[in-house]
Amino acid sequence: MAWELNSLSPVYSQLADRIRSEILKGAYPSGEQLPAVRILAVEAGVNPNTMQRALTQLEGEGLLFSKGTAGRYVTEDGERLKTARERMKTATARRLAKEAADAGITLQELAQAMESLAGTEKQGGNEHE
Amino acid sequence: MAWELNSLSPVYSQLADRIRSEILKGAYPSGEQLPAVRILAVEAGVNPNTMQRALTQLEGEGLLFSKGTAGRYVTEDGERLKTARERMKTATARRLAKEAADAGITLQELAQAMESLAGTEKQGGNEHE
Amino acid sequence: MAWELNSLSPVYSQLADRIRSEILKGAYPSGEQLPAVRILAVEAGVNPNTMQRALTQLEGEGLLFSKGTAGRYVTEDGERLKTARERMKTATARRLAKEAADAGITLQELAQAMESLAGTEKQGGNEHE
Amino acid sequence: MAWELNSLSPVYSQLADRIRSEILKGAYPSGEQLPAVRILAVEAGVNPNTMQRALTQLEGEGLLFSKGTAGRYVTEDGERLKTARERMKTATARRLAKEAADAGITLQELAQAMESLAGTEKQGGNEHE
DNA sequence: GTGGTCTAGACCACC
DNA sequence: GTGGTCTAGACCACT
Repeated sequence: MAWELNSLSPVYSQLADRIRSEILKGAYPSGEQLPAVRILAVEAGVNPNTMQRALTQLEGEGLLFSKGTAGRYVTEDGERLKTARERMKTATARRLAKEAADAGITLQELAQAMESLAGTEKQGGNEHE
Repeated sequence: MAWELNSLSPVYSQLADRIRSEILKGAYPSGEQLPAVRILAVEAGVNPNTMQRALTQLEGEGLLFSKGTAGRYVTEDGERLKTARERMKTATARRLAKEAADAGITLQELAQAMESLAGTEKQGGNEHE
Repeated sequence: MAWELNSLSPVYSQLADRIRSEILKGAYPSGEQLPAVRILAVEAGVNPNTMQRALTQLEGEGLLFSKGTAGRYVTEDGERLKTARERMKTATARRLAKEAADAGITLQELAQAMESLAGTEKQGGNEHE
Repeated sequence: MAWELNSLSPVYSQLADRIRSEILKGAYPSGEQLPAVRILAVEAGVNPNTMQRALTQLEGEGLLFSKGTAGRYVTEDGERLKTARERMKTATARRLAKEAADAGITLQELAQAMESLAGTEKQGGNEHE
């Protein structure tokens, strides 16, 4: 519920982005089996076909592989995961840099914000990695 | 077009955020009259009441004021605009810093991204306008 | 437009109260002719019959008298006006005293408020008397 | 019953005034849960949205707070209640002082009225409760 | 069943 | 035509 019409990219692509991000954050550890398509579909509130397409894309990227009827698994190819992580990181970095520039935020101000954030975080939950 | 369910905050609030941002970016210069509520509403694809609520909030923040039946105007209080701008900048900086931290992006990587962006921008288009 | 359902007393009575108050405040000086019933009725947004009843009541109180078809006039009996004014004053005083008591306002506080009000009023318009 | 068009201020504002007054009079003790919006709305004979707006305003004033879906409660901040009470008292005092001035009532006459009222009240009912 | 949000449509007062 | 208010009715999330 909330996928309809983000309007910038097709829903299946948004789903793929989201799941890719979760995989790379380690939500589904390497070698782990993913929930069934139908489960993921109802969780996301989309049509199973749409979810299927998202997963197919991630398979194409080599992040997932399918064991026939035995379910879908996260790749065990550490190298692949690593490069995917890096690619996502640089993409995110580019986006953030752009947003900062748009808002007239300098690197110094960002540095300050990250520092003060680090102070707040002290021992807060670090849910990824 | 594109408001439906970003799901994190109510629509009127998202509208307020967007318009606030536009005002602070100077899209509606100080003292300028805003389009009528209903116009803004159809542009945003929402009910006039919802847009009204967003504008009312901005009025409460002192960014807009209503000349009774003669339209709504951007405040001429330069000081107010300035502090609002600063507040928005720090809020955005905080958000970006958090996103960066979540994605495991270091300040160095951000710096790099901003630099390469600056290079690209030389004669690039300014798509927020 | 605002008479409907004040719910405590009938509309004609509210009208009479209002007009009586205006007369005693001098809005219609002694001997002056009142606007026609129909005019007053449309001004007040009520049925002419209702307005008629209100005026009849004021006639009964001796504040107005009717010159047949030649219109309605404020009484010229100064004594009558004076006593009516006094009666209204004491009634209002009673009501205010009650409101003050209900709100837990002491006489001292009222005195203070009246003083500060007097300070504000300096040379403001004194529309009655 | 009896809200329609007192004509001076919007209904939601009149509602807020009335409920604020009741809260400050102790009709809803500190920490007490208020009746549901819809209940209050039907009691007042207005649309739930209008009542909602009135309550939202009181929330903004800090007199009420909402426990999400678990109902609305009177603030437990005694200090806040106290200052709100004082503010209302002075506002009422100002209004009464103005009414008295408009009617040409002197402080002495008010004092007299309050005394005679006190005499009457000895064993009179306390109708606000 | 509660608070909150949103829509659709209406009416008013002001120029 | 503009801002402002109000109604009627719906939907959602939370519990």
